[in-house]
Amino acid sequence: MRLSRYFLPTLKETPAEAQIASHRLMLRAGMIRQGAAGIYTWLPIGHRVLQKIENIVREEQNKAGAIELLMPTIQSADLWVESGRYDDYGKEMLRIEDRHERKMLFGPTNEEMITDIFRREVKSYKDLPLNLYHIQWKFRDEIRPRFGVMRGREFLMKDAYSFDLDTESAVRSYNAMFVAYLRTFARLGVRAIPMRADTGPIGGDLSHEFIVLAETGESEVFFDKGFDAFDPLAVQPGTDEDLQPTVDQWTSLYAATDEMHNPDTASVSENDLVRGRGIEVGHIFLFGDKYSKPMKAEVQDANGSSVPVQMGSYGIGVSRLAGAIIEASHDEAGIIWPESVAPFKVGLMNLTPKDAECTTTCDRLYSQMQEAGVEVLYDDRATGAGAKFANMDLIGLPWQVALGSRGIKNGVVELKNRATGERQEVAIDAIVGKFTS
RNA sequence: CGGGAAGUAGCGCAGUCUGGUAGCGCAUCACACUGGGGGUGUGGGGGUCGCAGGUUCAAAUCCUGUCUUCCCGACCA
Repeated sequence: MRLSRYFLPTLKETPAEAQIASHRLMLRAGMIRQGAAGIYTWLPIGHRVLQKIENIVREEQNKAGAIELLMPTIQSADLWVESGRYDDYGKEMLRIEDRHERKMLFGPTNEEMITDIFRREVKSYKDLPLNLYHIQWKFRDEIRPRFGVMRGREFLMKDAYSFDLDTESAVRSYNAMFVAYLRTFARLGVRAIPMRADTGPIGGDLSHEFIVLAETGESEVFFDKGFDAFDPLAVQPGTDEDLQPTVDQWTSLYAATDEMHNPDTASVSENDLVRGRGIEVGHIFLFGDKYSKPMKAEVQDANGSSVPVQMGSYGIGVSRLAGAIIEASHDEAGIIWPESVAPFKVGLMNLTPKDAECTTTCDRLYSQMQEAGVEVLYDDRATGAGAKFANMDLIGLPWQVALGSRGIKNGVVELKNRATGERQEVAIDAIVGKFTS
């Protein structure tokens, strides 16, 4: 993409409403603009990041055996009356009426709707286990939206729902998601620790929050430093194999959020206890028949008798992750994107656009990168070099390639790693190969 | 929902106390210079001061109401 033809409105100064790093940087880097409190437009570069996160989430869900569908944002109130949550949910639910004065709502979550879909179509235990998910916008009318996309009212969420015949099978479904989450967050370039969580209004027995560690996190967390030795990328996905040992390993060490932490009963020595701050980016629940029973989501078992299915739900805050990743990875100059979610892999800068040879060479490198399938943002604007460097640091692409008259003379470009700040000179003819091998 | 702060040009702000023709920086436009870390100069454009009432000869400024946004707390798959 040529920057001169792109839509990347960056800001030198921080808008007054933004207080925390990720919010400031997302506004300054031209990723988002606010529509109303907690409601945002995703500008092109932000949208690219969102899609990258979404795709990684999707790949790992698919690998874990979950099946994607897409439910609507607007739901009828009827199902919620049936589950009893229409009254329970309170003002956080955005309630609306259609032209026939039918009660509708903008979905804050989808347990009711997925349960309804399930009960209509699935009648036999032979169709289980089943895990259905979608990635869809939610709306929760938070009392106090804040921190940009980290606590928005409208937000993008992946929510999966598992259906099993019995508890034993449901635990396997839970474990598959547990492992998928470990892998997902690792691939997104963040460190997430599963912590036993309060099941809250969802109810049920088993629940874990996945917390990304970041100094600016919303909640205080406590965990065993033994987690340092764990490698989530070594965890293999799968639905058939027994994932219990992996889950056991990851749940064997102490980890708790503020509200669950009790220093007196914590199963960790003071020496091994790490205190930090974190951002909740995922939450998984096993809640049994909480919805299937009142909503009569039943299947016939091998004996021919109807039993309510055992359910679980599994959420990942996709849009929140965009903010969480920045909180965990930035410096004074701007964002530092992990390569897996960066809007572009390479930022190519023509430092001396008036120099015909330099411009010809930059154009050629740009074409070559495009042909090689390298995602490149080419700063071909007629601005000064300083502005280009500052802008590139701000938007945080993993690799910067700078070429000016000086480089032309010596036959080299400057390659900079945004994360480490490390710079090296690379022969002009060799630079494209650096990104394709 | 309790407490606090703020709405003046796209962004950051001054002006409000003490009423009298709406300002600065950045951005933007034109031209020239410059070209390896947000460069320099000259000249432009852009605001019914959140909105609605009121007081006054006169309101960004004083009064009343209202909307919006942000912060702290409570809340929070």
